[in-house]
Amino acid sequence: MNRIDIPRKSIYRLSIYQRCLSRLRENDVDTVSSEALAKAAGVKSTQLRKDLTYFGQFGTRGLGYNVDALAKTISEVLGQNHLQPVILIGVGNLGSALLRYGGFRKEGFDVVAAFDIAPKAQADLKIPILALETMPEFILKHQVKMAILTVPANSAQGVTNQIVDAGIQAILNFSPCVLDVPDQVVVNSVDLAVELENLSYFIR
Amino acid sequence: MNRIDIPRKSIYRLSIYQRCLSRLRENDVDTVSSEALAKAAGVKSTQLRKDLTYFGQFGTRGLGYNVDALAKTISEVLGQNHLQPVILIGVGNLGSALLRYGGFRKEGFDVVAAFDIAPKAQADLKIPILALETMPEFILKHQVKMAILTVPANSAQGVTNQIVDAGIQAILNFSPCVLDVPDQVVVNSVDLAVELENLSYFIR
DNA sequence: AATTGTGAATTGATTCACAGCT
DNA sequence: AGCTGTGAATCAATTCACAATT
Repeated sequence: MNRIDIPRKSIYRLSIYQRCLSRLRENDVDTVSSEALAKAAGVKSTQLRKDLTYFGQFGTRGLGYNVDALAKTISEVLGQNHLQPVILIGVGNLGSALLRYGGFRKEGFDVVAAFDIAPKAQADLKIPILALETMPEFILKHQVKMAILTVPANSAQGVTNQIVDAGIQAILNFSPCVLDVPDQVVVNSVDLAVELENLSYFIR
Repeated sequence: MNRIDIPRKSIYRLSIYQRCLSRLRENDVDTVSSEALAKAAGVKSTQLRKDLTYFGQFGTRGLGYNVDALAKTISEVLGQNHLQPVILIGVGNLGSALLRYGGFRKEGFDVVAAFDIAPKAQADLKIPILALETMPEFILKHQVKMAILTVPANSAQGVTNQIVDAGIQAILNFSPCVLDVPDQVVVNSVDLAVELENLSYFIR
């Protein structure tokens, strides 16, 4: 099974399984069946098992999965066995909110710096807010590969081109637009307005 | 074609097309081909056309789509022809960030109130922050059908049960957990950590 | 000539059904 | 006996190919 053939959705679900596993660990559960874990993750047990087989065999027939071992394996597969540096670009409302959010570190991501066209220090933030011009050098120097993009739609593509040139390989995009990137760069877009719009279709 | 048979992804893409159309309108473009619109939305033209046929025929062969007319049709399909009231629950870092964000109103959503277990007025916010106990009454009184959930994972299910009981039909969930809701309630989850984790798989 | 709309073909994802271990 | 792992079957989404229309 080639890395490239693995459905993106399966990889996505691995993160969800991971979260369920950490909750099990907190509760000192050491073994879990595909049935139970799948239920916690909101999927079918066959799907969970199929997802896992893309990466190997981790269970014991008749028994289930070892919680610790499976969590460790998934974190290796997802490449998050070490703290990953991330930068954030665009310190507007949403950007500064995310800086304050802090939920990333727990999951192995370290927001090391933020950039803005008009940087102004925010006393309550521990993260330095730097001028956009210094960004390429920073990326290079700190070997940053991931970026969170929270700039207005009209500057999103321009900034994207810059960060891709500087060596960014993965972008979490909150700007409400479609980004054009080279094949080797991966983008996950979260469009808050689109999520709400989509919901409004379903209410009657 | 039954409303229920329409792929959720098609409905989701409608919102994206909508955004591209408004940009075209701003630029006074009045006709667009499926090819051009699809490109702007980051999809194939056949997919765009297929998506639209779930709802009817809106184009002119040989010519393309009328930008205004298509935008109007999509907004009707999505049920966003009038301002939709929305409440936000959980005014922590992420919650207050979203309140400040303001990008929702432009898309036809009006965040009318926020609720928290320990409400404290935030001077810079125009939206009232109310006690959680007053929520059911508020939902009923203002006929609110949509909620944005930004509470910690451990209280998410409890709050969900409350708002569903009170009449909420659609939830945009930012809490990192799987919500259990009745069939007629629809949930869109945005898990920021999962999005980042997922990206980290792709960088090597 | 250009472009939509759509059945048919294809590709992809999920679920079934059960063989294989412990 | 219980539960995983997986090929086969099913179901769903996307793309193709082209007829229909302006």
